[in-house]
Amino acid sequence: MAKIKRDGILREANCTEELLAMRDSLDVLGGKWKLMILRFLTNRTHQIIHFKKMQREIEGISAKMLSKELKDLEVNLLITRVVQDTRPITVAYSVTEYGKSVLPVTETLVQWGLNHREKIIESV
Amino acid sequence: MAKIKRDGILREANCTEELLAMRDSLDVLGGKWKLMILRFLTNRTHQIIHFKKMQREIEGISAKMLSKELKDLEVNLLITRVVQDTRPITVAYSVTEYGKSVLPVTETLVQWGLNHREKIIESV
DNA sequence: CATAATAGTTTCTTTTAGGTAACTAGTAAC
DNA sequence: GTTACTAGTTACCTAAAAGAAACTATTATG
Repeated sequence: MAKIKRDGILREANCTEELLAMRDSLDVLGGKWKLMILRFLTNRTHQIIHFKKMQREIEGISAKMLSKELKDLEVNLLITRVVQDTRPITVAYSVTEYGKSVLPVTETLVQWGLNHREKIIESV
Repeated sequence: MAKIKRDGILREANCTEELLAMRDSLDVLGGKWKLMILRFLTNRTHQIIHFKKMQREIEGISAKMLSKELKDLEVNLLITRVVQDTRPITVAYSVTEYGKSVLPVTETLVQWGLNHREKIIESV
C-alpha cells in the first residue's frame, strides 16, 4: 500500500499518480472478459487450451468476443497463440510470463467476489 | 492463491467457481469509473469530499457519470452520502468499512499499472 | 438584478460493447 | 455427398456506456 505522507499536497499528488496507473491497468485489462480469460488460462497453465474449449468453459462468451479479446491480449503480450499442425487444425493458447503478473489482480477479485457473495447471502 | 489439487476434475470445478466469483466482483466493481472513485475516496478517508472536488480531481469524469456511479456504489454499501447543511449545500461522500475491503483490488491494479508503464517505456 | 458557487438532472448524441446467426475453409468419418 | 469437427470471420442489430452542453434549484455576494 502507498505510504501516507504527512504533507497533504504530496499525498494528493501521489493519489493522482495512482489513479493514472490504475487507468493504465484498466485500459489494458478492463472490460467484461479479459481478466476472466487470463484467470482461466492461468488456472490451466499446464494444459493445452483450444479456442472451442475456452468458449465452452468461460460461461457466456461468444466466439466473436473471445476472438477479439484474445487478439487484444496477444497484442499486449499477455498470452501467446500457437497454431498446431493437427487434423482438424487446433490453436493452443497460453498465458505468458508477463501475463502471469496479472495473477495478483485476478486473485483479489476472486477473493472479493467470494466474500461479497457471503455478505449478500447473510444479509437476506 | 487457490490450492492446486491433484485431481483434474476438482481443479476445473474450482476454476469455474473462481470465474463465477470474479464475475460477481466485476458486476459490482467493473466499468470505467467505480474502482477509480473507490481508490480516490480511500486515499482521502480523513477528509470531507464533495461532489465538485471529486469531479475536478478524478480526471475525465463528467457530472453525469460521477452522479450515476456514486449512486451505484451507495446502493452496494461501498460508500455513504451525507448532505451537509451549509450554504450553498454540500454533500460529503466517504468510503464505508465494507468499501475499504476493495482496497486490495485497487492496490494490485495500481501496482500492475506502474509496472506496466515501466515495461512499455523500456521496450521503446 | 447579475454573477457565482454547490449539486446535481436532463436532453441529445455518439461510441463502444456485445449478442445472434450465418458463413468460410480445411479435413475426416460415414 | 452429407455430417461434423476445428477456428474463427462477417454482417446485422440492440443495448449500454459515455460525453457535451444546457438546465434546475438554492443561496450568497456585489
